[in-house]
Amino acid sequence: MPRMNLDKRKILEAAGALANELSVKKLSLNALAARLGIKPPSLYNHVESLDRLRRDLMAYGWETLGDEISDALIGVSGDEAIRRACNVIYDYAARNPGVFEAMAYYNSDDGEGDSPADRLSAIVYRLCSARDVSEAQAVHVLRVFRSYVEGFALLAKHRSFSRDVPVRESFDLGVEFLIAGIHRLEDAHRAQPENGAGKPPEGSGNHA
Amino acid sequence: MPRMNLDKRKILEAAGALANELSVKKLSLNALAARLGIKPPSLYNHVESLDRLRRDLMAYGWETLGDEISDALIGVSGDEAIRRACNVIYDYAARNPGVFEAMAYYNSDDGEGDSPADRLSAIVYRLCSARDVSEAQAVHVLRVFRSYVEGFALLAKHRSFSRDVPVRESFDLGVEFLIAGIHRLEDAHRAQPENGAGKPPEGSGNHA
DNA sequence: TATTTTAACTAATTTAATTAGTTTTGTCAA
DNA sequence: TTGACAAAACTAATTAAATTAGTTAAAATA
Repeated sequence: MPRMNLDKRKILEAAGALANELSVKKLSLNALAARLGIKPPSLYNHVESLDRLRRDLMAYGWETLGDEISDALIGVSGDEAIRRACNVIYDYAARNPGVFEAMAYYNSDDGEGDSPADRLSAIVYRLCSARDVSEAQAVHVLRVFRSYVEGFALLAKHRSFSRDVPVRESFDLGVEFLIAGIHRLEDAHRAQPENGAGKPPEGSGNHA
Repeated sequence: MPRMNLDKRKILEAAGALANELSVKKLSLNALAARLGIKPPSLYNHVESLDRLRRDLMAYGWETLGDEISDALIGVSGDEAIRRACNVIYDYAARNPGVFEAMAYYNSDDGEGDSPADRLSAIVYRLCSARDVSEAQAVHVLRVFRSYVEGFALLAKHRSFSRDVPVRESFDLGVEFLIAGIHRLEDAHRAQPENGAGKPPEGSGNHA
């Protein structure tokens, strides 16, 4: 009966730790309550449901990750900024597998407020606007990067990659591929600034 | 009590349909049994557990997708083959959201037999070996493509992308980015055939 | 201090997976 | 053809976890 002085923060941290140790799937109210030193039903004073807790965990993860990215980008620009942002995400995912899983699984389906990854979007847009990439294409670029980085992190987490070949090299290579892609966009944009997103700028042996 | 003449095939198809309608998370033995016209416990004559069923569904998905890719690649080569393979995966994911989710979530953790995506790997290796990409780098390339395509499909499924900007254009752009990346590898390989996977071929405004 | 709200508790309910034990149905060899 | 056996269905019971109901103690505030 003594009060535990819990707040959203402590609960999400405990939930995150549990998710990292056990995986989101196995994150249960029982386990969480035990870790917090209360009985399961007491959790309902703080949390609406297990599903909602997982969702909150996702939002919490995006916030934390957003902070880390912001920090890492202070005073950095250009390609190097992109590399760093990608690396921070990758490291975060490696460090917080459970939380990251929540971030990838749950997304703003039932769209309550803003998208949880909005903050990340803002960062990427800022990076793009400092370059020769049109507003319209920045949207595409953001999607492409998110897909790659999140996809890679998930596959790595699930051990989908054979352990012999170093995983980090693969990740870096992909980032370089995508950065090169941006450069191609910029070149095309400088040549004829009216472009959509569509097909490649010709002359690369396409339609082979 | 009449026998339903079920086999693995029918059960996985029903499970897949349910997963697509409800999501893997909500795929339950109750629902599956109801759909098959039997009582839940009877399922245990065919299936070891719910978790195992989901895993089998994953394997089934990879097989099906593998077939579709093989079909799509008959008589096609080069960049166009890569484009088609990516598109087939993307379409498959759009058509079978639940099964695809299973394919992405569950991976060969507890490594029973071969990796479920091995078939896909074989296809990509064949594509690479027909090009100027070294065996070693083919591994990286495979990982990069898988990450991007699976990541994109997952994010799209989770409606993580704003609906205004056409999603397909983003996907295609990313594919072109990656194809361009392969071309860069090939160029580098032709220039100095001893390369690892690491950093970019210089002269692109790095370390800015 | 009195009142109200918050956060804990116990007890009960619900839902779903799973197990135990039984019966039916089909197959196959004597 | 028939009788035994295996496979596949069933009912009934168990277990585990989320959730709800109703109660009480602690803290905050008027």
